[in-house]
Amino acid sequence: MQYAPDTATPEPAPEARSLRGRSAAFVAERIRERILSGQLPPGERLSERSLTEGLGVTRTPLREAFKILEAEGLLAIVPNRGAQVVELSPADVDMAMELLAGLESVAAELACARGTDEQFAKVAGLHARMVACQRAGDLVGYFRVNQDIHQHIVDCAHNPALSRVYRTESARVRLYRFAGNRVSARWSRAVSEHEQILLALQQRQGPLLRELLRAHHLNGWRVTRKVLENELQPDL
Amino acid sequence: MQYAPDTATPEPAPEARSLRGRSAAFVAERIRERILSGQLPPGERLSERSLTEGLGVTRTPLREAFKILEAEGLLAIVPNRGAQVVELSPADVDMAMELLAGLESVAAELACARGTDEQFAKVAGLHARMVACQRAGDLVGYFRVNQDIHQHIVDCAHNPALSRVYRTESARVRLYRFAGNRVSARWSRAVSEHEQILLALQQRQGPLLRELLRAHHLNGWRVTRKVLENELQPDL
DNA sequence: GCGACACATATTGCATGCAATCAGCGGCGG
DNA sequence: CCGCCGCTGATTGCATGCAATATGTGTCGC
Repeated sequence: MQYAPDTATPEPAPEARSLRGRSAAFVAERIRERILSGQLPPGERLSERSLTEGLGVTRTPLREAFKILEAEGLLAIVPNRGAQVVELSPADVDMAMELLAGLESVAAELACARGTDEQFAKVAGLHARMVACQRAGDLVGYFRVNQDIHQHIVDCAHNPALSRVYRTESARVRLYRFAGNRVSARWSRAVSEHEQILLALQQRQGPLLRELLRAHHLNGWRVTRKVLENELQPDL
Repeated sequence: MQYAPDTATPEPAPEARSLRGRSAAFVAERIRERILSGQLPPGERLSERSLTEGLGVTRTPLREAFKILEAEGLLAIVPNRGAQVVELSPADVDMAMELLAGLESVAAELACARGTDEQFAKVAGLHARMVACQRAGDLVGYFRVNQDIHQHIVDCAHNPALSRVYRTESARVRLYRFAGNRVSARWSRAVSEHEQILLALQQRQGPLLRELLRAHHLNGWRVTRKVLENELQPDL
C-alpha cells in the first residue's frame, strides 16, 4: 500500500516545480502573448498586484519579466508609475515597417542563395493554408499564417541573428499591421503578390524577390496606414 | 548669510537620490560598459555578490539588470548558475556581421534620400578624426571613431528603429570586431574605403553607397575572421 | 461653485530573509 | 588507485517587508 507523503504536497501547478530559474521567462512569455493577442491593448497599465495573482508568482519574477519586455520594446516602465503596453504612433509604425521591409529584402537574397528546397516547400504549404483561410473568411488564421510565411522566408536565410531581430521587431508592430488586413480588397491582391514571391523564392531569383517583397510591404502598409489614420474603414 | 538646511542631508551619493526607479537601468549601463570595454571578457561569470558590492546596490536591481542585458544578447543566464558574458563562436559573429552589413545597406539608400548635409558634415568630421587617430597610431581611438562613423551613417537614415537595432546588434560583436583592426595593413585600405563611402554619401549615390558598404564590411570581416581563427597574427 | 491643499490609501522600488540548488571535498567501497 | 556518495559552504531564486512615491478623496478658502 502506498502512502502519501506526510507533508501535504502543496503542488500549486504541475509545471510550477520545474519553473525555478525560469519563472521570469515564463511570466514574460505569458504577458507577451496577451500583448500580441490584443488582450492587453496599447496604453494599458499593468498592475503588479493583478498580474501576480493571475499568474501565480510573486512580484520579484514579475518585475524581472517587465524588464525583459521593456528591452523587447513591448512595455514602457515609468519610474514609480509601473509598466504599460507601448503605444506606437503612426510614425513609429512607419519606421518599424521600413525596418522590416529592409530586413526582408536582406533576407531575400540570402534565402535564394542558401534556402533549402524543403524550406521552400514548407513556405508553399503555408501559402496553401493561407489561401484556405482566405476562402474560409478566417481573418485571424489568415493573418497568423501570413506572418508565419514572412518569418519562414526570413528563416530561409539561415541567419539566426537576422531571424531573431525580424521576429522581435515584427512582434512590436503586429497589432498595428493587423488593422490593415481588415480590408477585403487587399486580400486578393496580397495573395497574388504572395504567389509571385513564392515563385521567385523557388526559382532563387534574389533581386526579383527583393523587389517583390519591397513592393508587397509598401502596398500592405499603404492600406494599413490609411486604416490607422481612419481614412479607410475596415469592412471585415 | 546663507544657512545649510536644518536636517543634515544624508546624501549617500550625488546621483543616488535620483536613482530610485532607475537603478536597474543604471546598473545595466555600468555592466554593459564593462562588457563592451572588455573589462568583463566573454565567458566571464558574474557573481551577484561582487557586483552588488562594487556597484552599491542590492541584488534585486542587479538581477533586473541581468535580465535586461540578457535580452540585449550580452549576457546568458543559466538557471541556478547565474549570469555570464555571452561567448560568440566565429559562426555567430559571421551571422551578426552579415546582419550588420544588411542593416547598413538598407540604411545606405535611406541616408542618401533623407540625410541632411549637416549630418554628412558631421560624418566627414568624424572621418577626419579617424584619420588623425590612424596617424597617431591610436588604435582604440581609431576603432571607436570608426564605429561612430558607421553608427552615424545609419542614423542618417532617420529611422530610430533601424538605428536602435543597429546599435544593439553592433554592440554584441564589438569586441570581436576589434580584433580585426589590430592588423596594420588593413588600416590604410579601410581609410581609403571610408573616403569613397563618404563621397558616395555626400553625393547621395544610394546604390553605390550600398555596394561600397557591403564591400567594406566584407573586407574588414575577412581580415577579422582570420585573426579570430588564429590564421593571422595581429601586429599592433 | 471651483480650485488647492492635506490626509489616507494604494502602488511601486528596493532590501532582506529563507529555501533550493550547486560546487568543492573528504570518506568509503570497489 | 579510482570512482561514487554524502556532506558543507556558497550561491542563486524567490517571497516578503519596509520606505518612498503616486493616487484618490474630503475639506477649506476664495
